[in-house]
Amino acid sequence: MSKYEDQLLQTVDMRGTVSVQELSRLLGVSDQTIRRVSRPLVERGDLRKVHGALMSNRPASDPPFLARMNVNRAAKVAIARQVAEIIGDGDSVAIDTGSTSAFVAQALRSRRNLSVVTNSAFVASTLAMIPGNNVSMAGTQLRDHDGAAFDRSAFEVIERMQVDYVLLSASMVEPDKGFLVHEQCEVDIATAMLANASRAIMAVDHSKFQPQSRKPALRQPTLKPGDILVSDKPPPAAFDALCEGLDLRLG
Amino acid sequence: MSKYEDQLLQTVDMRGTVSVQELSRLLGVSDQTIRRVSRPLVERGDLRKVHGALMSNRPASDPPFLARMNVNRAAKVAIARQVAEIIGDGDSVAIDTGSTSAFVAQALRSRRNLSVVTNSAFVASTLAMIPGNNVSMAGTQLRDHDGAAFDRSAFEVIERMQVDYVLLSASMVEPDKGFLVHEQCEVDIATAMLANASRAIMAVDHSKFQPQSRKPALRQPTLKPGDILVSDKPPPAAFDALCEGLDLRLG
DNA sequence: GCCAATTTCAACAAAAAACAACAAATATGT
DNA sequence: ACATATTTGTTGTTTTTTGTTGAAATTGGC
Repeated sequence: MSKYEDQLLQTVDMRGTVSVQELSRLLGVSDQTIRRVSRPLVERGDLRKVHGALMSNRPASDPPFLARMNVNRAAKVAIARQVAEIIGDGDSVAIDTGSTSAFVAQALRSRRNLSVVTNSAFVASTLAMIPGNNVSMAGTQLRDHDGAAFDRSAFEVIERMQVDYVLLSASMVEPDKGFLVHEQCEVDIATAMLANASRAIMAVDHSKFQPQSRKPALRQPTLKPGDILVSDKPPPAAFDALCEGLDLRLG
Repeated sequence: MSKYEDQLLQTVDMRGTVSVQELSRLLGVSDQTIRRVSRPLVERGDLRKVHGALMSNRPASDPPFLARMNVNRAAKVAIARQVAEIIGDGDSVAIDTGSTSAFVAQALRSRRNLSVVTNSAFVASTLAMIPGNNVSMAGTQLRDHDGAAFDRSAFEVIERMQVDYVLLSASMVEPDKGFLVHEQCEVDIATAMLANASRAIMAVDHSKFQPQSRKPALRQPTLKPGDILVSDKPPPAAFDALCEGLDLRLG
């Protein structure tokens, strides 16, 4: 490990993009050395290299939530598009937290005059930008990796709402246990949302039907017949019983 | 991967449609280069190409707030960097709404263990992503173009806080009237924040010292001696009296 | 349908940057 | 102190990028 490594990384992360020439001037070494020192950093994925310059790979250090948005991105985009098909202009919708919900929020930017209630600051800020939308952020205290709220004020807002659709997600699905998440507070929010919504939309990509590395253990509230299940591929046959009565839509 | 890729994508996504000529002027390269750089983006599906221009492929349609983030971008980035210098790891800070605040939020992603109170959903979601931060979203009902809250619950949260710094902004500055904004509710929030903060940071880029097309008419609360004024260029001499006693920092 | 104005494309030349190999300088171990 | 490694700078060559030119294609109006 080179002695310039830290300073180089710091400079690039701070400024976003720095030319090799400027770096060599800044650190007082030759441009060749900059290239040599930066090579392992590029291979390790800490930086990306473009012609003539080095770019920070994390837009100021990579927040885990945004990182998670990149796993199974294609599937999530497809699902989000499908969900946006279901929801029409002027509808009211409650949206829970999670990376799939974030994609749905982006897809919903093409809808107009939505009424939205969500406990995710990311979803709220995405949809509040759209002129004509009416967005309520449920909750005050934000969880530190994904900007979701689960405090008492979140429940107060959700309990006062009445919406056409609620969008839910899950970390994993098991044939006998149903839709599972990691935290009890997520179940509580989902339950509260479900109680005041006409219809639920459960969005899970195909990877959720397989075992996960970190096994979630808490069950989302059970869906009613007629609720909608959106995925990118049909669920395996083992899940037939679970999906019984649900309206399955594929992206 | 070209070094222009990010900036090109960002510009097109913000504005929806941008002509090749304007892009070449904007990035300071030839139109041929724009075509060359955009080709892989078009093939990858990130952009659509029409004669003479590139279109964003995201169903986005540009929200005015994001569009506003592009006027005077360079100045705002410089100011944001300067503000991030002032605020240290572990500090507590209240942040108001506005496009300058959005840039500050992005710059503050390099700080750790911040305690943040804000009435802007965009700022909240940006900073809540950072592990270790403690972010409170003040308010529930979000304004529809910029995702800012001004309802009663926003004030309740702000009145309970006690922070090291409050970051304020303004739409225009006049030598005799001081820092002006368009809406009374923005003044109210600023006043409440200022009351519970040790020190204020007012961030205004140089364009705010000149007359604006839409003239704001409401005065932000007056700053104390020792409060900080951050800008990208020194204010014109006519503002000397106004800046008297303020700690001026230039980005 | 045809013409004029743009826009796009292809090929080339100049410039900038990356790379490889070697030599000098510094550091390290015995 | 000596020999050996490691790091750094320099040189020359190769690769990539960029702007320019002129030809082909597309658009819009008549």
